Amino acid sequence: MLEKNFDPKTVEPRLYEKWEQSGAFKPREDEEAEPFSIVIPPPNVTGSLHIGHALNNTLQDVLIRFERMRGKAALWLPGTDHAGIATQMVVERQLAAGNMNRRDMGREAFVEKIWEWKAESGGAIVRQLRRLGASCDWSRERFTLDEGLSDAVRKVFVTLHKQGLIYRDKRLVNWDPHFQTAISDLEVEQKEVDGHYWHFAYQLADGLTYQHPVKDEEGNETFETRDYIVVATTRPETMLGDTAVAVHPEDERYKHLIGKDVILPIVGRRIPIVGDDYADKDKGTGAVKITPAHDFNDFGVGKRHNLEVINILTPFATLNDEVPETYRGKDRFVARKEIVARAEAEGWLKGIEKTKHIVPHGDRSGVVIEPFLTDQWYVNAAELAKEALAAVEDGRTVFEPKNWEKTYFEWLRNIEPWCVSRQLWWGHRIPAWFGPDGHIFVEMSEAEANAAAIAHYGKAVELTQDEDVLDTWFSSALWPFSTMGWPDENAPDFQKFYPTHTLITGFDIIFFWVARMMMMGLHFTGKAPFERVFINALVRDEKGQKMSKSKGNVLDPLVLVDEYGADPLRFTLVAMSGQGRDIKLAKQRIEGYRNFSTKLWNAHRFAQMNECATVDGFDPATVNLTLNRWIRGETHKTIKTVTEALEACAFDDAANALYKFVWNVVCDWYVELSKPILNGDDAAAKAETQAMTAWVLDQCLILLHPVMPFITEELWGATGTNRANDLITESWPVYDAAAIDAAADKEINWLIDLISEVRSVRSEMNVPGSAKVPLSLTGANGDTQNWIGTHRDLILFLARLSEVGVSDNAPAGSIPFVISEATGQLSIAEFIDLQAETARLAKEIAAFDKTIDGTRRKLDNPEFVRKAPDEVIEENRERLSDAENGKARLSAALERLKAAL
RNA sequence: GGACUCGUAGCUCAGCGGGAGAGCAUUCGCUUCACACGCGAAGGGUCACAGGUUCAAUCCCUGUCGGGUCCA
Repeated sequence: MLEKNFDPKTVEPRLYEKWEQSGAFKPREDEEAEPFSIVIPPPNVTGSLHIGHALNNTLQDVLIRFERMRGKAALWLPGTDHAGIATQMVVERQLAAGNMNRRDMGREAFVEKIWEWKAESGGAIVRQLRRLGASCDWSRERFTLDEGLSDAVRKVFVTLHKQGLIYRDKRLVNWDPHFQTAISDLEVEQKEVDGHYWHFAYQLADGLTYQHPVKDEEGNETFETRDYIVVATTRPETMLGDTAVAVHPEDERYKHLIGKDVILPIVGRRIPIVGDDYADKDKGTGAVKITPAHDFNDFGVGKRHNLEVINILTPFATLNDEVPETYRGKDRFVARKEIVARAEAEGWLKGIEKTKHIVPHGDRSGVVIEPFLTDQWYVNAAELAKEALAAVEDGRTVFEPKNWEKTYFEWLRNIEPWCVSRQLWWGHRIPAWFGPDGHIFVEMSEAEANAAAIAHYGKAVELTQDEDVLDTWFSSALWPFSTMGWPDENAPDFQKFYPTHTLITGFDIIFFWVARMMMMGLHFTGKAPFERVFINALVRDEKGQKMSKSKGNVLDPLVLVDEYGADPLRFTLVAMSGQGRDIKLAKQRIEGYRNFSTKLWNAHRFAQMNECATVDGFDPATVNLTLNRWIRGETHKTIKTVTEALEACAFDDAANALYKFVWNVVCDWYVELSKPILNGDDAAAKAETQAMTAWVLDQCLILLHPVMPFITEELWGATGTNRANDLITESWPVYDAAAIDAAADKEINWLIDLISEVRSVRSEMNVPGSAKVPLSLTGANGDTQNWIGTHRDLILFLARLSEVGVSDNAPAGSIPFVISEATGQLSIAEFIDLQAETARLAKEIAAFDKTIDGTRRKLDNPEFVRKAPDEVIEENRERLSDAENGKARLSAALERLKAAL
């Protein structure tokens, strides 16, 4: 006998262990089975499971369980990425606690330390995924720094270099002064902050003066003589590296000054005034200082005008030796204050304007990013983007929902070179070696580099390997094929499971990851890495705010699993995963789905108590009872809906259809309607209904399993006798249109309507639940009369009636309600409250009137009758006639009632 | 500034050309033999606003207002 309640805490770990041991997570070996594969978006090895992971991985698990049950060789390949900066950060923090730092320690020892950390505490998230029920094939788990994946990284780097698609370049990069590394554009967060425009006067050289237009108090334009030009800047400290002042070539105020020079304050350098469109006439003073070494726009201006590029910063964002001695070694923000103070003291500070401006910050470090001139490795992303664009344009890969394609296209069409080198120690070391003269050898190994050097120099020379490592995303970009054994193109997994079928991920990494996998996958394998990219929603708190630790509104999925069980959390996430919308997650909602799983549990308890056991060889196609034919059809309708929804990644539709079916169809009606039969004397009917109940509940378990794997597996094991296999490997049912019996549908729907009407009248008339009252139907046709005969027991039981029959006239003291062509007459004389009854009838009649008005207006319109499709017209005619009929009957009753008052 | 997206019952959302829906919340009634994490019943909406297309618009088109996200 089933326990009173399902206990997730004991069941979940037991079943997970059982599944994993049984090999169910591995793709089936059957040669005939169609391969179906997905790869996990590898979580950061330092990460822990947050609610976004819970959603993303639940959806993947739903999909893979579904396809596994459909008989495919289903592979969900898991793993983690090495998360260069994040991991290095974690271990450096540990070192700092012990008063150590990586530089003292040396590269080798430090990397060793990280591996130790990884072995001990890395990959917690992978264990946490198990709590959710994720059915990944752990025997294939991968890590981006694994030997095989590292081999793939080297192969890709070397190949792209030989193809000219990776090159070394000296450009401005986004420099993170905290982590001491370059980062890519994508790792920069542009934040709007409050700041100032400081107006600085730069003295014109050679005693030059000019007339500058100013407005007087009345707003009239007058001129004053100036021997300086005023520039506005948000970053005063960079003035020490200025090599020009730019004005707009069409700016009447300044254009005559183009070609003249100014003397840079403090430094005393003579720098030119140049004319360039970049200067905005309406911003600040219209004149802008140019610091080519420390601003991306200024760098462009410098290129156009051949300006000197003076780097004034160290990698720590302190001032270097290019600046006057007093400022050397000072932090950029300290220098800023001092320079402003000095400008004020010396009288060349001409104003301070408050402004909001965009400042780049490192997404990991949170510090202000410095544009910094360095040598880095770049990928020619524009070239690789071509095929990645084409593959989505021509439908080799489709996005779901489709509108995300726009985001993808937009980024790829405007793509910049991708800076892939990082000045870190944790990651794939760049396979590039420098000869004594700086000649670069990019090879798979040191040995090959040495060989290449001998070929180049004609003798053996000392080579030094590039110190830098690659961007973590560089290795993630290879994930769909590097995890399958590539570069060995004969690797069995690569042969069988690449390309993958569906990628499920968040929109926030379309650029970071999806686009880059597309580029690399197409370039190196010639095939798009996935057929479909499903973009899942973002989980927010119940107020719609992004969850963050600082706001304290984080819902920890593991806490929720402890509290409610994995199944309700999964069901909630799936049911709320509607496309193109954020998920606002409230605990109340999870509670609701916990109640749902309890409902499912209790339905099985009911079945067990009534000896509804799966019958070997039972064929639902052979059932005779209307009730059983009806539920067979309802079950198949649900099979169809759920299957189609899961095929289309409409996960929420699948969940909602299951919820309705289990609760509102099976529990509310089928189980209730079956009770009189299960308790009745008709042995054949009873046996059929027992078998059918077991079959229906089995179908519920099968269909629910991808979403709620634990409780369904537990029930599967607890209720069946000698199940041939675990539910996880049970076959998915196939929809059969022939299983739907229209006549049975009509009959049972009538029955449900009748019972609902009686209940409604009873409730409105305050008939006590314990009172059994007689019902008779007037105006009943042959079908209705038959149905009353057939379902007599059910009607009496569920509507709590003492008697049901047909008659020609309404019995005295009865009150009417409409049920199809017939009128129900409920004899509740002792409970009748004439006022309440008058009100009830008036309300019913008003509802009919509303239908009649609307429908008649349509049918009276000749255009409608002429142009609308026949079935629509017919539908409206029926609706009108039903409403008019119903109204006539209730109106007559109301008249009689009024006469009696 | 550009792109995307959303305004439907108190809340969260589904529906997206032909009768306004669900869950939660609310109200009323129930120790009905699976389940009070339950059962039964009920109330609650000019489907943001203004135009247009159509026989017909919550649904399609245009604009306005308001929210959100991403990219500059």
